[in-house]
Amino acid sequence: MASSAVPDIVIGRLPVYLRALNYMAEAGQEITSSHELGQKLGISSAQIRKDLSHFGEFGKQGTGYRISHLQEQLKRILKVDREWEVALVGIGDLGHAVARYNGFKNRGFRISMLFDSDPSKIGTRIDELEILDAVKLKEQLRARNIQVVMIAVPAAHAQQVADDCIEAGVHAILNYAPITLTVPPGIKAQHLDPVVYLQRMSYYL
Amino acid sequence: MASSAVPDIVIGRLPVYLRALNYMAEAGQEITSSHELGQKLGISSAQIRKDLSHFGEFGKQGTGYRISHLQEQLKRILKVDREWEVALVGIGDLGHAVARYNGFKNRGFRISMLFDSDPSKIGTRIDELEILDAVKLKEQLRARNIQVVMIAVPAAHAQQVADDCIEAGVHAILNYAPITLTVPPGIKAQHLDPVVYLQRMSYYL
DNA sequence: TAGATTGTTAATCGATTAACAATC
DNA sequence: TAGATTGTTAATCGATTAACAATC
Repeated sequence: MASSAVPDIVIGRLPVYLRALNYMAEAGQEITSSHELGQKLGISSAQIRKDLSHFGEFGKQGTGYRISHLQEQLKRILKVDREWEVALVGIGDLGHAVARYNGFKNRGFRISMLFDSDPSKIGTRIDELEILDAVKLKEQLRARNIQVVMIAVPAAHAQQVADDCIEAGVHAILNYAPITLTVPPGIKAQHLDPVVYLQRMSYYL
Repeated sequence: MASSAVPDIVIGRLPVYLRALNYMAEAGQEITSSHELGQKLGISSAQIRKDLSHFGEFGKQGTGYRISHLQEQLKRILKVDREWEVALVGIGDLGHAVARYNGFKNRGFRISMLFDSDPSKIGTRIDELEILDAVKLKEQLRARNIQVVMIAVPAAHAQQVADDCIEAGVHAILNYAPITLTVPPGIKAQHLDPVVYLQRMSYYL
């Protein structure tokens, strides 16, 4: 019984549904249907209804879904009806851009700690947030009870950083380094190597 | 017969295999097995062998795979045994970091054009590469016969940029903007919204 | 009411895994 | 040879889709 009742692949689609609902809501739209949502996302309406049915009944026959209600429900299901404090390790060009990225706002996450090992960076600030010494990573993560970390260090150091984070109680790691992290059961890791995504497309060129 | 003989999901794993092989090769390793590779990636050895079997026989019974040979074959299959010229549209913080990212090297891609619409950026350079006026996007892409584009503009503009790129002959789009792009059949798009990946993990927290 | 859309079932489709003969 | 690992088959497992009763 290590596996959850709801398939991973279903969970993986929920954030995409939520994002699309956010745009509809911003545009002032109040109601949508599985058919409309599916068209926008390139997914069948049956799949959307099936996915949602794992969690309850959120729509109304003949009408569809009230967008604000479905947003709330998806946020609750995904546990982003709160704000998770996120630590970012590695403040190179990419880490810097991630630290300044304002796309986390209102989507469940807030970068609240920055770490680097470069003495010329330690103590400086990005938008008021101080860059801390990576030597103190473990104790600081523990002290703040951080559960979510983003890693933007060079590939050669990413596994060690991940290991330290996990030791400090982190349960979710978003890894920008181009290497597959090995993590123990119960710990989640996601990988964001742009070249992997490019190569998935070049096959078809 | 719109679907290819090899499932998308298989193609999607090949870049991950290739990346792992690259690291093994860098470390001086010459031979690996489906079992070893599977352990490193958290994938069953049977799946790796099955995936590779779509394309030929690359191993030797009793021994495993010669890493250099498998690298070459995967590069050929993924069409990254060459260097694709990539245009990057949107040079904000994130685009700037992507432009300076050196992880594309030797993996099949090279950023060769930069575009932005901000007059204060147009004409300036990032590592020798000039930022061009986004107004000329379509004609410039056509002139250089660009097939691959990365989009790092605000979400509100991403679909329009994608439409323009496709009109100019682009077939593969890597989208950093937090919005699902709608693209016609035959055009590939991949999405890199970090929040989607964070939300896929927060469900399990 | 008539039309539309949900939630759900059952059937189809496709992917993963276990097992093993082949063979290095 | 003995041990190891591939490539492949068949079975299992899981995901997607089509269809429709329920109902707004």
